[in-house]
Amino acid sequence: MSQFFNQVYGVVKKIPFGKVTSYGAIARYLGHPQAARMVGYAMNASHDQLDVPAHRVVNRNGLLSGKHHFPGTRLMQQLLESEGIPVKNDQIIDFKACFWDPNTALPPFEIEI
DNA sequence: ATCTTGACCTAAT
DNA sequence: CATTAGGCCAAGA
Repeated sequence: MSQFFNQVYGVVKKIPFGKVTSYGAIARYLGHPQAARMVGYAMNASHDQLDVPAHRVVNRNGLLSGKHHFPGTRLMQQLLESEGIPVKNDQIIDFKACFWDPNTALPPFEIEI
């Protein structure tokens, strides 16, 4: 059942408060370095999964590429700013400072021991 | 059933 | 530098 999606959700759920990561980083962490697009698609389907903080996932430039998929027009930005992440022009200002890379922050991905 | 599109990324030109 | 091309695979038309 789209195990990949669940793995994505699992990683996203582990993003610490006040941190963000990128689609590609997640894809790479899961062993699919070129499936970044699927990560985005997984987010699109993440409306079912309530514990998935999709607002903490942005593209590799720190741009809020998915903000239009949130209800309202400012929600994603507000959520990030409420976590202490300044955003301007749909872009995270100090992106590298807030960036959280699962590849280095988490132990190597294991298929559900 | 096929064709198109999409919250992307990397590498090659 | 900028631009293009390829890859990923799931839904909607």
